[in-house]
Amino acid sequence: MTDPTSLIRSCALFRRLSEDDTRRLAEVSVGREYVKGTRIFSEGDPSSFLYTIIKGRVKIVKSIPAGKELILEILGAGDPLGAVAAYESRPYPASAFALEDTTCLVSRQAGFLGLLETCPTLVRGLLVGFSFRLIELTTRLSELTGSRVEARLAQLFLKLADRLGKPQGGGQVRIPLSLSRQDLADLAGTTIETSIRIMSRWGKGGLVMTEDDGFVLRDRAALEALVA
Amino acid sequence: MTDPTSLIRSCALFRRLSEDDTRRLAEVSVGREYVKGTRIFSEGDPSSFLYTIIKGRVKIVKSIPAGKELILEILGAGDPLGAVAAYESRPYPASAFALEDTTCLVSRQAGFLGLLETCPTLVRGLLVGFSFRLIELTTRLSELTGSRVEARLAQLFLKLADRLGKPQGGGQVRIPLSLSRQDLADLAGTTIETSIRIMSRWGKGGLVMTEDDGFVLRDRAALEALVA
DNA sequence: GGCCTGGTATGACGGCTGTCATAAGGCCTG
DNA sequence: CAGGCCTTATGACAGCCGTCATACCAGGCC
Repeated sequence: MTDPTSLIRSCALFRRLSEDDTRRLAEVSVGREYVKGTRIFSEGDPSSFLYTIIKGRVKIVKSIPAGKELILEILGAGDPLGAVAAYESRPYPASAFALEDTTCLVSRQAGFLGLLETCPTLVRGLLVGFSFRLIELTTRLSELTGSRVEARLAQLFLKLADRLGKPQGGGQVRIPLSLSRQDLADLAGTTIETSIRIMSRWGKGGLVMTEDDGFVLRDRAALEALVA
Repeated sequence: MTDPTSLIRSCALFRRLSEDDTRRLAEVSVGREYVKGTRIFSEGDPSSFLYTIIKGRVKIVKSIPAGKELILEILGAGDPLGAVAAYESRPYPASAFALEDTTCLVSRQAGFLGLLETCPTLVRGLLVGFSFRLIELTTRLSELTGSRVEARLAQLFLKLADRLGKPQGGGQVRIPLSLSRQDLADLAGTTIETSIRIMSRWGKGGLVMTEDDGFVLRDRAALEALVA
C-alpha cells in the first residue's frame, strides 16, 4: 500500500490531476511510513521534499528559546506538509513528528516544481492550502497570546472537539487523539507542570477525562465558560 | 499619482507582467490613499479586494478576547495585503490600519482571479509571498509564547532594526517608524502599562530612546542579552 | 486662561504561573 | 524482585505582570 500511484489517487489535493500528471507525480514520489513518535523532518533542514499525509496525524513543532517547544499545528490525512518546499528553497521553518503511525507521499522538490508549471489545478490546490494555513496560524497567534493558560487549554480542547470529536451521548464528546501532558503544554504554550495541574483539576471536576487513546469532554459548557 | 498603471509599474510583484496583463490589471484596479490611522479593511469583512502597498506602512491587527488587540505584522511598500482575497472568498482574518500616510493599489477580487488564470508569473509571485508570510507568522508565533515580555520587546526592536534600521555612528541605529506605546504592547502581546514601564526603564538606562518620528537603539548588545 | 482629551508615566497589590523539589505508579531490563 | 526510566501528580515559593488608580504634559478648542 505504499505504491505512489494508489496513494496519489486517494488524496484530495491530487484527485483532479490528469492521468498524465498523476503518472509524472508518481515518478518523483515515494510512499513512506513513519511509526508513532518518529521525526519526519527537522527545523532547519534544507527543504528537499514535499510531504502529503495519507494516513495518520503529524505535529508541527518549533523550538523556542530555553529549550522549550511549541506545537504550531496538528495535521491529518490530506494535509500537505513542508509545503515551503514547493516553491522556495528555504530550510523548513519547523519540525514534523508523527503523532500516530503515519503514511506520507514524499515528493522530490525539483520534480514537483516542474509539475507545477504545467498543472494549474495543482497550483490552485496549493494556493488554497496556503491561504487556509495562513488563516489557521493567524487565529492560533491570537489564541496563544494574552489570556490565561486555562483559557488557552479550554480553547484547544474545544477546537479539537470540533475538528475530530465524536459525540458519545449525554452531551459527551470523545476526542480519539492521544496527547501527552507535554504535548498539551507545547500546544498551549506553557509548562508541563501547569498542564498537568489543570488536567488533574479538570479530571476531578468531571470536565475532561484522559483515557488511553484520547480524551472525553464531559462538560463542554464549562469549557466554553473558561475560554472567556 | 494614483493612476493605476504607473502604480503597477512601480511594484515589484507586478513588474514582470506583460504589457497586456498590466493593462488588464489596471482595468480592475484603482489607486487609493489612506491617511495615517485610517482603517483599510476590517476583520470579518468579505474579502472583495486585494491590496498592494505602494508607499507607507500598514499594521495587521487581530482582536483577541477581552477587547485587546494583537499586531500580527507590519507591512511596507511592495507587500500584498489581504491576499486571502486572491483565491478564497473568506472574510479577512484580521484588520489593516495605515501606520503612516499610505498609498495602495486596490484590485477587485473577481478581476484579479481571472488574471491569475492567464498569468503564471503572478501566481508564482503570490505563492512566494504566501510562503514568506507563513514563515514569518511561524517565527512570530514562537517569539510570542513563553518568554518574558521584556525579552519579546527586545526581540521586536532587534527585528525592526534589521528590517528598517539606519546606522547612526557610535553603534547606534535609528528606526524611522513611529509606534505608540499601545502599538508596542499590541506587538509584544502585553498591556500598555507594561510596555510603558519597560520603555521608560530602557530610556533611563540608555538602551532605546523614543523620538518624535521613531526610535534610536543605543545599546544593541544589551538588547541581545535580554532576548535570551 | 480654563477645560477636555489622548498619550505617557508611576505606584500598589494580588494572582497566575514558572521553577524547584518530591513522590507515586507503570513498564521494561537484568 | 530490584533498579532505572518515563509519565503523571502535588506542594512550596518567588516573581513577573495584569489590573486599578493617580498624576503629568501637550495640544486643541471655546
